[in-house]
Amino acid sequence: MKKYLYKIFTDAGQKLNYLSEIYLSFDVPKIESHGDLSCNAAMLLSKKLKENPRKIAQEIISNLKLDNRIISKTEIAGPGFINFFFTPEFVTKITFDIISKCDFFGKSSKNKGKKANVEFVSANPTGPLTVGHGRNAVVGDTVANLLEWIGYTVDREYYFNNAGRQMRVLGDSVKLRYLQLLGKEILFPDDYYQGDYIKEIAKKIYKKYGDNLKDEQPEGKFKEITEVEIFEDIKNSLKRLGITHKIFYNENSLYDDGKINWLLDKYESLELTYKRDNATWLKLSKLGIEEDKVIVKSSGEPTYRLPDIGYHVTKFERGYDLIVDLFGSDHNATYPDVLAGVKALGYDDSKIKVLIHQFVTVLKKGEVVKMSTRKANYITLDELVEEAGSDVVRYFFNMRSVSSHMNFDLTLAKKQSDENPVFYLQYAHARICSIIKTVEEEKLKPSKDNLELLSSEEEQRLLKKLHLFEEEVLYSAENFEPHRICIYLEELAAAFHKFYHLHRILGSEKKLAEARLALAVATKIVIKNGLEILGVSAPERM
RNA sequence: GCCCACGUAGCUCAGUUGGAUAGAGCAACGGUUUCCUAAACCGUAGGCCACAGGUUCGAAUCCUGUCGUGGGUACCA
Repeated sequence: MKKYLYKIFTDAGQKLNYLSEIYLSFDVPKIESHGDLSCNAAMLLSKKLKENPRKIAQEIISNLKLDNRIISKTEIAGPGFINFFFTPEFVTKITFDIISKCDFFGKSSKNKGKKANVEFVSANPTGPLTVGHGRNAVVGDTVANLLEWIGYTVDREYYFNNAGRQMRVLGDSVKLRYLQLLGKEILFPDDYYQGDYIKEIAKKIYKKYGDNLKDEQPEGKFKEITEVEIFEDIKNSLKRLGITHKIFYNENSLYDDGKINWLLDKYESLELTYKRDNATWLKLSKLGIEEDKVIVKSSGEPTYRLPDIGYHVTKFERGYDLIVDLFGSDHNATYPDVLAGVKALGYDDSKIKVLIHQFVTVLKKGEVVKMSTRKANYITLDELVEEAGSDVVRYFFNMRSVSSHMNFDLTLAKKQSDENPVFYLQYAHARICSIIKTVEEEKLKPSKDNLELLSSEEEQRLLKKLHLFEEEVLYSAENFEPHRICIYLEELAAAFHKFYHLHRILGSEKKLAEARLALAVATKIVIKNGLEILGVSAPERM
């Protein structure tokens, strides 16, 4: 529908030059009586042309060559909106389009041939994934899905670091638990990893090695085994949500292949570094950042900034057209340094899209659960998935905009009731499947021949909603906003239920029944496709 | 102190480059089933869009300030 109007306006633009001076857009009005699509061009132009917007609107309309088989009515309304009403016959053709595209309806080849990298989760293997990681994981995977739907080839990537102090403490935590198992009286420091999983790993090691490792350094076998164990857990947790990363990128490899030294040399030759207090500083103040920052500590060890920059350089070198990073808000101070550092090397930082999601507050029985990995006072992602199910977890994390703080009410998520919107969608899908089955027993087949019979209010509304899916996917993907798909689907399901409630398929005259059946099939396709983007299942019965 | 995000119905949240009368779900109250799934549908009620200024034809949306919430502000990541 929009496409048609764009074309008509472009044609009219040959006579009305001023149309090319504004950003032409068509919106679905909030109020149905305002038409199917509305254009505010006249109001945008009134300032430039110093003319009454309603007068301009009149001039625009009289220059549009509208096909009355497609547009039934135009009007000038309010301060100068131009409203367009489409003919019911044109609207019913939507069904045909959806059924013929089927699983592909909503997909576009707009970015065909382009490569995208979506980096998400990226938690270091120091413990099980928590609820907070869950939001990151689900949103990241869904953003990747969306990009695939608009044509990108997407690599899902996980960046981690298994060196450094954090991991040493981890290895040592396991060793202490191990020594405790051997019967030694050892004080376990407060700032060590307190979680039960540490004890579990220690137990496993004890089972396998007995007391043979009592003199082993914590950085050796203990760290090694612990890392493997925890990473297996993390991968399994993600798998339960249907998430698989293609690439696991280890920070260490940046040292091994000389990237870090290369970077340092590069910055030095660009005269962007200096020494102070025995540390190496990067002149970020020359790159649009407020203060300079340390990139190599006085101990000789780089800070996280240097490998982070090096890592992003590899993403450019690996030929990605779009680079998406998804972080929790606790990282919001770090990425500007990285972007500036990358840009200084001559890379196009506009290819990098940094998404910051806000924190998740977990409520249990109405009370806030405070979280700390170190203290092991947290709810794991596994617990969440186990209690609520993968579909609910994915839907909950997807249904809020990334920038909003969200409450995850565990007590509510566990309730498999109508307080859970995901069931509303799944129910609509199951209902349609059931209808199709029942109706087919009556020897009715969905037919595209008499679609013009779908002329009732509810049918027309449903059709228009279905039509918007393609646009909605494109918009969600380009703006990295998975939650829009949830909102869309809920509205679609509501439109379907209303249709279902008032109009029968079985018992209607054959031609009408077959047209309605086609409409139901089209709805089923769109719900299924939408849920697929979200990574939520579309059950055939409930 | 400074930086980032947020503040919309009782609760959880939408609100598309600034658009017409601010929306949904849940909770509350009332109604609908001899009929393809009632996990549904219909109706009622619920608002100073945190507050105060500014920008303009027009602001929940943009700018400034105040208050509140979360996060950050290391030679931790």
